[in-house]
Amino acid sequence: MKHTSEYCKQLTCQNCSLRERTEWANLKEDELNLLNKHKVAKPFVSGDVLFNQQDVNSGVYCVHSGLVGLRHYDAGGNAILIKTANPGDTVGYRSFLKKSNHSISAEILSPSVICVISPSIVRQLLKKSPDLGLRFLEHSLNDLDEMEKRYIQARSWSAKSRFLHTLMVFREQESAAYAKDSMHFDLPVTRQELASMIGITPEAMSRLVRNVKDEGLVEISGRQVHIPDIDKVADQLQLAS
Amino acid sequence: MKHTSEYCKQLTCQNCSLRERTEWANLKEDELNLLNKHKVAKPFVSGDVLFNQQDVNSGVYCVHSGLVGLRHYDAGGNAILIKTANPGDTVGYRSFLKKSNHSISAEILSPSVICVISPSIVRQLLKKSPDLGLRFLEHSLNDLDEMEKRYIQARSWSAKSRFLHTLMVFREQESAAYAKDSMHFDLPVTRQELASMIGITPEAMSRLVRNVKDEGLVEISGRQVHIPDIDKVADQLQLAS
DNA sequence: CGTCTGGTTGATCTAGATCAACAGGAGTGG
DNA sequence: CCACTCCTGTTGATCTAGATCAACCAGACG
Repeated sequence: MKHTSEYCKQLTCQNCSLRERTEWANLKEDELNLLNKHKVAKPFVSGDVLFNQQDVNSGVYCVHSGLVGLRHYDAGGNAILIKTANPGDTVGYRSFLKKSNHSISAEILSPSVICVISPSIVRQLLKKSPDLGLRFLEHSLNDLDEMEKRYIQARSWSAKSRFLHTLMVFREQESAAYAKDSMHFDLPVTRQELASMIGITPEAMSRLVRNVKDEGLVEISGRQVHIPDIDKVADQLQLAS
Repeated sequence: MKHTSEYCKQLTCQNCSLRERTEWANLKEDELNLLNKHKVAKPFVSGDVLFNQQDVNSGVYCVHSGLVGLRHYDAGGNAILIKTANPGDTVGYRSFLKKSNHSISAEILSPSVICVISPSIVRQLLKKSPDLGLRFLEHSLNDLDEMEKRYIQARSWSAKSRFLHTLMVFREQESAAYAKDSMHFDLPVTRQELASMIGITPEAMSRLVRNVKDEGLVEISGRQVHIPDIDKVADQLQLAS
């Protein structure tokens, strides 16, 4: 059974199938052993919090399975979901490197197994492995590119385009993870969360879902998504960009 | 006279007053000499283009004086001004490090002197100086923080709040550069550009300026800005965040 | 002198927010 | 088993910030 403490204990970095995609890909054997020895793999359930906005950094978190949401709260308590982190993603590295407080919260969105790595271990590894530093640089540059893209889309795309685009991203992630028929996949988040991601209200999300169904673009029932005509969707996004 | 080729020729990295704030702050003497020998300081006028979106990287650009706008064009030709680069800022480093094409264009917004540094020199310096790599990492993390902030503001602040906030940022930059009376300063860009920065149309900008004047928050005539009551402005921004 | 660019003003339109009511599970407790 | 309450989602009515379209103005500049 996944998501139990017992299952977590037997996980090792050495034969972690996701390692290739993480910052830890090029660690040498002894470095990998150090990482494995001190990482703590833990099961989490939806609603758990890895860290809160403005907390001091307490390590980096490597997502092994499940889904993590990075959320920002403003002074009025309104939240927006900035992005999600999938298996293979490392979160919390920014405030670790900047030695600053977290600018956003990390919350578990679906049952997950996360490896927690303490700051001191990452520091040790950074001293040993020059490649690790480069990996973090790369990660930061990629995140910056993505953030810029999201900023541009938030400003110049319609809610519908942002919605369809987000669905396409989910589709890629889901099919990469489970190699399913890519015209059918499940939403990894509730519609409310999805609404918060693309920056509209749940009510607007509801109407949007109805509209795209009427237009024959996307059919959604419950969490299941079906794309009857992928080209039609691609066309829509073409116009937007 | 500033902004002439002659003026540019006598500029040296060694006694550049801005160096402290740049990535090149901690270079050793021989590294600094290498940089100085190969940097090319050039005058630019408004409308000049340092690089275009999707161009391959051709070096990094260190702003010595003036103002550079980083702009994104979508498929329909609509542009949005993503941010501005001020004296001491380095632009074009992202695509250099990622060895990818530029995701945005860099255009001169006011007469500027820019030092152009070829990729091969930066590569050499990166090999010699481990600190330089760290500086770039830091820069990338800061840009990421800023981009995230702008994204959040674009999504959850009103146009008025974004406008006031941008004015406050300009105020800081202007008074830092010229140590003027901080309640009076000049807009570094046209109102159209400002509108493009905060994500509204020029018409909306015009009305916004009138509104804040009526409310006694900010007075603008031509390029001159006057803040009669800074606390009032701060209060407005307090509510927004 | 006409033409361009930057800015202003007014009239109208619209995407999406807001407010309010309601419906269908999924627990939970008696 | 029913009653109760969450929680997610749906629908309708209304409101509003800001876009869009169109006309116009003032200064710069060949």
